[in-house]
Amino acid sequence: MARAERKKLKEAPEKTTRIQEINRRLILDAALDIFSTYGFRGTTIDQIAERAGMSKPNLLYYFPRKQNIYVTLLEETLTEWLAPLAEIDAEGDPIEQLRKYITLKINMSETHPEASRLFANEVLHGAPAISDFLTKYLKPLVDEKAAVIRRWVGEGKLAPVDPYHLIFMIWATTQHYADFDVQVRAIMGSQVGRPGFKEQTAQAVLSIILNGIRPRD
Amino acid sequence: MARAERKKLKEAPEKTTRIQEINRRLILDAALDIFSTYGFRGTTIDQIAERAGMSKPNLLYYFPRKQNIYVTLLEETLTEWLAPLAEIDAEGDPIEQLRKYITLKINMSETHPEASRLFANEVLHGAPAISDFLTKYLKPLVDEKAAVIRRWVGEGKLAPVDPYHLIFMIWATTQHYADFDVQVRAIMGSQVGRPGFKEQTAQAVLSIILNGIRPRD
DNA sequence: CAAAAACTTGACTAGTTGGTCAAAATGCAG
DNA sequence: CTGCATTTTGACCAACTAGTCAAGTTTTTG
Repeated sequence: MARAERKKLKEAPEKTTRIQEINRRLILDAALDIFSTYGFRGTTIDQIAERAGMSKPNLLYYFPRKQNIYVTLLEETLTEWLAPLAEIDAEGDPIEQLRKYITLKINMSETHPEASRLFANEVLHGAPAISDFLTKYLKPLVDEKAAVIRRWVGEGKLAPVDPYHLIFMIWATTQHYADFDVQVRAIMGSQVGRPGFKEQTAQAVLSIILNGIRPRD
Repeated sequence: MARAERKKLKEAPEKTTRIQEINRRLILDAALDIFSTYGFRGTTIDQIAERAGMSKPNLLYYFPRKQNIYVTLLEETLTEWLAPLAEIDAEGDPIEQLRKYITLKINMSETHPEASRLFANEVLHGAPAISDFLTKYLKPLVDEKAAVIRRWVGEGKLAPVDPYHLIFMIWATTQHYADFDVQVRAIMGSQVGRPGFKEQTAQAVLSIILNGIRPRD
């Protein structure tokens, strides 16, 4: 994403000042925290403004509608969130590629749980703000990678498995640790915070899925 | 859960009339639809009242607070939702027991997606209304079944696998089809509605997980 | 069938919240 | 330093929403 740094263009409507850049960032960071915790309806502009350290009218000077903040946040998050899938290399070793993908997803769940929750909440409520994204961007990408996996199965490099369901399973499992964090903590208690927990999780998930799809016979 | 059907007890405060029974049911059914779609904050009492076919004051006659409806609904749903886990038989064949469990969960996701979404939404937002349930009821049950699975692993009937992560994986994967239904539809399109879809899903999920935990060597 | 109990609702209130506006404060180019 | 553009905010408003209330209607019961 290029940032335009025009100077003398009188007619250019989208010049971005230093203060704008700082404040938009403050707002979006605050909004991610609040939206991911309380959802769209459960979040008030005042909450975001307070967390961002500015008055509500000032916040509305940068984002005229609450919806604008929310959509901007989702767009900013989604591309990044999907990046690991795009990186799956059709020419690489299947098991190795999927191991890398799952590992990346588990890391993201641990380092950016708010992003995962923001997205989960949106989809859970019917994805009103991103249904276009799902059909126009996500679907083609998944179709492409599903074709790769299907080819791998055809070549006997993976056990026969439906590629779409495999992808869903990886998403579901990895994001579970971010989205259902409270539940995971309620059950596993203090283990969750401990240093090796992420590695232990990755190990368990990788072990089941990779053994589940390793070619047999 | 026993329903008390007292007749002559003057001091009994909890007698339930015919009309009460009907209307509470109407309200809870309507509320499940609305809450599971819009979340707690996103739902208005008027919406529920309209869907239930009664006036708002009348609804509030049965449930004095919005929160009451929500909590009642969660309690009613949760026990039923967890039932399949309780049914795992420590003396049965491990693979067979887990196959049955996964199949039951996929069926529930398909027949009661609203219940799954209601629960998912609650946990996603930090489970404010059911944190007690999680620690006092869910955790002991999971601990018990995890011990069973661990024993199975010890006896060589399952590949070495962390029982908690296995349970999380089953939950995540099966509930994904209810909670992320919009996304699944966006990607798989018209297939989702088709007759054999549930069976195909069950087949794919079972294949990966069961092969992932089948004893090796 | 008459009185009591249970049920129902229109009209209302108080609190919240998304968004406006005009005026003040600040930043910045020449 | 000056004047214009950008930024900031207190005060405000209209819409919405959880919950109340008193007065009516229906159901149950003796």
